[in-house]
Amino acid sequence: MDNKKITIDDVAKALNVSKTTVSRAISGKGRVGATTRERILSYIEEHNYVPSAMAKGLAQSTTYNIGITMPEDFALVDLPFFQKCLTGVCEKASENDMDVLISTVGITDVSRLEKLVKNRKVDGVILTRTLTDDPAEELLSRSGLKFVTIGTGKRNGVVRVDNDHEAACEELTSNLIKQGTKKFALMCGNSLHVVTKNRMKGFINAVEAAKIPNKDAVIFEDVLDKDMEAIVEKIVGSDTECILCMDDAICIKVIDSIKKRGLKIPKDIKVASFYNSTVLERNTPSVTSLSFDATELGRVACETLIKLIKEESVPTKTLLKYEVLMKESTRKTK
Amino acid sequence: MDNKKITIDDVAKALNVSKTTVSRAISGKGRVGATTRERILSYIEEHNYVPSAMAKGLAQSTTYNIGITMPEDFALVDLPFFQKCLTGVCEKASENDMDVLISTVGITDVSRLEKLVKNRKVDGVILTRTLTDDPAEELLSRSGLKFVTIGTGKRNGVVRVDNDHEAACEELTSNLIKQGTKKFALMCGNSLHVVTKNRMKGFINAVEAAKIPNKDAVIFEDVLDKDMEAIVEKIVGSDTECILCMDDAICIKVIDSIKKRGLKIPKDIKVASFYNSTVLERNTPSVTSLSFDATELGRVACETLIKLIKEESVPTKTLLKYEVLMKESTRKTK
DNA sequence: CTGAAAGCGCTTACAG
DNA sequence: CTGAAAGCGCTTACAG
Repeated sequence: MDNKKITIDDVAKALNVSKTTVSRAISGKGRVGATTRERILSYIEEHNYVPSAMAKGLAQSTTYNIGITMPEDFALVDLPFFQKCLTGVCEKASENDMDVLISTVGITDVSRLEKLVKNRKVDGVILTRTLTDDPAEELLSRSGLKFVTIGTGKRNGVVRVDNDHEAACEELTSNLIKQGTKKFALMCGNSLHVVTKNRMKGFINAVEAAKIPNKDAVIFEDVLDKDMEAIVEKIVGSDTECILCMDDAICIKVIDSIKKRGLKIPKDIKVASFYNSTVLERNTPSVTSLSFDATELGRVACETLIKLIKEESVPTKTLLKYEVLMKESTRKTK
Repeated sequence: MDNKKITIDDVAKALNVSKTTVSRAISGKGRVGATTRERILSYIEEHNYVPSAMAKGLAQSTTYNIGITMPEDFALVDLPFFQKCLTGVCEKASENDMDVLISTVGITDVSRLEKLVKNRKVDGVILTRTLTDDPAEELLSRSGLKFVTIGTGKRNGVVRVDNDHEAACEELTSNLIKQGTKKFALMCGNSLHVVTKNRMKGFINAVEAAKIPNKDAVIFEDVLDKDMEAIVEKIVGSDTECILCMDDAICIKVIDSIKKRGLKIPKDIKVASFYNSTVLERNTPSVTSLSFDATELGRVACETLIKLIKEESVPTKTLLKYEVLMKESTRKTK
């Protein structure tokens, strides 16, 4: 079937034309006689010729590859976030005849990514997670390579695509306030992640807009698994009406801890999450949360990167839609 | 920092040697005077020269890339299986100075993979899922490209790496039998997946070894979500002592369904899963299951592929270890 | 130990 | 509309 690899030279000779002409017929650049083109195209079709991506790349100094980083520590939760992103990215890449190449990055170790960049194996990269001071972002900025970041960071001049966490958190919180809830406890995630700050901001916006006294909200930063029990203990002993969890991983633990105490949600205390997941979906009671589309995030990031590579203009920041899902876990109980 | 790209020619000229010598100093192939080598290496270090992967690839007709397929339908469950595999693969690839390139594949649509192969963008590929009649496997076999398959299939001459599902299922089932359980209901997954057959085989081995009458085991094939309730209804109405679920997705639904009926696990009925997951881990009661290491699977698959690429000999089939985790959900109740 | 030269498989001014 | 030739940045016989 795939006997030997056939090259542009083979088809040129077989057809008694020059490689130049073959190349032009394929790429569509430059004029080629209609009949000549036909002959070439059909020969190619028939003999199943596909140009070598490497040779083409070398000649054009392009790789037709984009890189995507995979955080080494992703597995903190089974958030299928990265995988969905990846799916979206692959989809768009493939539509544009590009391939996607994975590079792992640690919190501080970006050596693999660095090599990829210097290797010139990619035309651009997508960063799937942003830290407050992100070494990967720093590396890419310096390198001059095109890149887009998923998530929000503080570095200037970086093209970003993100869920609108801030607006989403604000809306969810406002909904709860309108419903009569006033005393919140906010369980925050890793403060190294920029998203944590955005969520916090959204929450604070809502609280301030509603003129809720400061002392009514209690905020726990960098909540760790090992402190979970103590924190929940403290909360349920106070007059807190609703626990807001920054993500599904935290939320699951909070729920477990509450159940363990024999308390009922939402009767004894309400719970909501600033991030959705299937684990949350199958919980009883169903839990109020924010829902984002990670696949779409991947798609948009990839589209943006490709435009960037083609030197087309792109918005510096693209914020995506979200949904607020009000469920059982925050139902009014009286 | 990264001003302009420097090439092998630049360093050759700067050092007044030939490109040949530079190339040899870098690759270590061919003799080079010790002092010359030193000069070259230190110049390179200092000027931060990294050879172009494409040019190198073209010259050697190698890509230093391996491809890995990502099933488009992975999201059936949030099994982090693929992601863990990917992590293992990236780890080993990186140790060998190779990069990994993703290609999505559908159940029947392998056009993307096909393009990758004909493009010559990869030196080999890892298939992360095998169907009974796998078009991807078929495509790769024909292409002559090196590849290794994760999972078990029926096609001959394919190099495979897999969890030892059969042995694992047999051991788990035997354990339960020894414990006195005799009447099982087996909830099977998609019969297009080869793993389903292997699990079935393991189960049957155990049952036959124990000489349990055939009629004592009831097997439900291709269990679908929509039939779940009816099936569980039927089972709990019978004298079944234990429900064996082929994977965690099925198991979760079975557990939900049992709970919904107000029945207690393991008092009223026992439950076990032939596949582990974090979702199962956080269940109360803890559930008996098989535990496999997907990251290791990725690592071994990648190592095997790289050996294959280097024309080293590899075993046709590598089976990995597993653990049987006996938990609450199958505890003897009397 | 070291180099000149051809080659990997394409693209793209330049010329006609 | 079409070609000869140089070039992309490496490697590798071949010769010395």
